[in-house]
Amino acid sequence: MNATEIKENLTKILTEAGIHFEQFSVFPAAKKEFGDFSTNLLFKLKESGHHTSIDDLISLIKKDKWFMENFEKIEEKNGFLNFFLKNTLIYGVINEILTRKQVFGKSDYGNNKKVLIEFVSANPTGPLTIAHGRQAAFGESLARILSFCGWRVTREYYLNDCGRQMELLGISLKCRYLQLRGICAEIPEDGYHGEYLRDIAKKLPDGCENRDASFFEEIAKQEILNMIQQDLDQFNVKFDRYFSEKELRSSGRVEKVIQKLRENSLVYEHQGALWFRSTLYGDDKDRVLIKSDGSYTYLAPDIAYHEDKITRAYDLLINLWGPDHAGYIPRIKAAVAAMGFSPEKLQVIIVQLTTLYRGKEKISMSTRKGQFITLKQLMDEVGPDATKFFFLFRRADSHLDFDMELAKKKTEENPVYYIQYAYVRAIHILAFGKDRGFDENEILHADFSLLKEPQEIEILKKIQSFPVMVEHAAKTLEVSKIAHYILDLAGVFHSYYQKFRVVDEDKKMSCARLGLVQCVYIVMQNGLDLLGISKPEKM
RNA sequence: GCGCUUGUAGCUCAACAGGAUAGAGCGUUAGCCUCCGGAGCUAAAGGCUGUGGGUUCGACUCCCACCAAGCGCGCCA
Repeated sequence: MNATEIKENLTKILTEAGIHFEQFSVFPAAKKEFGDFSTNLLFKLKESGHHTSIDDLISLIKKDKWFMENFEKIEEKNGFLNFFLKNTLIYGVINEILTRKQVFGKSDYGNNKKVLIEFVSANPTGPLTIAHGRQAAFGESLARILSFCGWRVTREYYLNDCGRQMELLGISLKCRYLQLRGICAEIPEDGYHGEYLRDIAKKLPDGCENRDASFFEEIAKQEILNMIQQDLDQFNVKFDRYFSEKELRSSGRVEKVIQKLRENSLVYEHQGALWFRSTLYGDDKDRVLIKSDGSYTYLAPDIAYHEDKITRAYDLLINLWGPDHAGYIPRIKAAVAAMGFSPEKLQVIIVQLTTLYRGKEKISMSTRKGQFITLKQLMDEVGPDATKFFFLFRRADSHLDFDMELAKKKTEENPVYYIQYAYVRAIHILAFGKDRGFDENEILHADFSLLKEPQEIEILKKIQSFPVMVEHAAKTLEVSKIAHYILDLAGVFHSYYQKFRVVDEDKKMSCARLGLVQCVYIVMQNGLDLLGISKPEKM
């Protein structure tokens, strides 16, 4: 039973009464006294000029078989229609969860459509930063959620493995190498000054002094890419593909795409450069594709990359970008539109920055001097799961304050431990029950209608709403909803545990309660999986 | 100067397409351990949702103006 079902049936009744009306919503009730679901139908009907009396409508509903079968009570209050589910229906969810287990909540909402999520895409010029980490956590979780909801998901990393930054990287590594051998060499000011290049230089054999910068560039790229992949691995973030800009360029795709734009009169020459008429598609100004020195801007291969994505026939493209790229959205949307792809099918999610704190103290980061806390350092200190959780608890478009002291605390202040404790607690109760001779079959066939305590009903309603919540997270592309849900569930469960004993002398009641605990266990498991957070067996 | 994002309890955050008395956790205060793990629970205090207008049955949510913070505004990537 969910809101959509109720809406469908209401619409049906209205249609039968000769009223074609769908501009209303059905939503979970705000409070217990309002029942389980509410609708604003009465307001909306009035608003749009339908003169149906409340009494008429209610009597229509009360004549309907479906509503009579499913609801205890349907009443009007403050202009809302409130629906009270029959309790027997609430218990049905237990059997559903116990049989569906890890696929409980799974849906075909995505209709098997293809979606590509491009994220992290950090230049292979240094270790991943915490900004990349937040993107990685978000992208991984979003991929899991969409896939759970019936999308076919590809995770892709766009690798900027050529261009000026890579050249500088090569030069910087060569300097480090020469320095190690006592040769005076100074890294350019806009080069890379981080310690990691010194470490890479140490691994190189003697006799490379006269190799050119491109030799060092290749070494640096490979080493750093390895480092990045190790970090992602430790963070439990997987990519299906690393899309190399270098290969894209050498394949001639960039030229082709520019040719295509040229054929459609979407480019023009001005002051020796080639411009893309992005203003035709809503951008503030036209953008340069080929500079007057003949080289490409960043945009040119990026358009080719997006054209490649489009030809791979995705129904939806999702890009996760940092806030510094927000201004870039109109031009890439323009490019996508110019390729004949509907720009709404490209969704760019801006993942805001994270500020690190130790308690009250803000940790200052300076990328220029190579002094910043890397994702790896953060993971090593706080742990990958806690790190992920803190990243995912906040909405992507909000700035995040990350308190490392708090994240490390193994106390009630830390939501990660609060959740993990609830999970482990469920495991313990189930193990205890098994120990006392309750087996799975017995639990599955327990009389769940014994669960009448308000706290039990509350847990039931909470776990029942899991599928709707997941679908909503998928629709809005908001991962944080899952994190909040799990925290809520942990809360009602802790509270229940404190007040009631699950396993005791009353066999029937123990069975029913063990079933409930197992449901909580399964739902938490599914939720944690969607976040990409590992599940502890003990703490 | 222009554009984008954000502004909700002391702190960190929720509030589903505009719904009913704006909710959680932490912190504070007062309580709870012979018992399935107290890394937990119960309760109290805490709010003019940045400010001022507007739209309507109803606004944290939509519109306008202003204030504050962050980020953008290259033939950089």
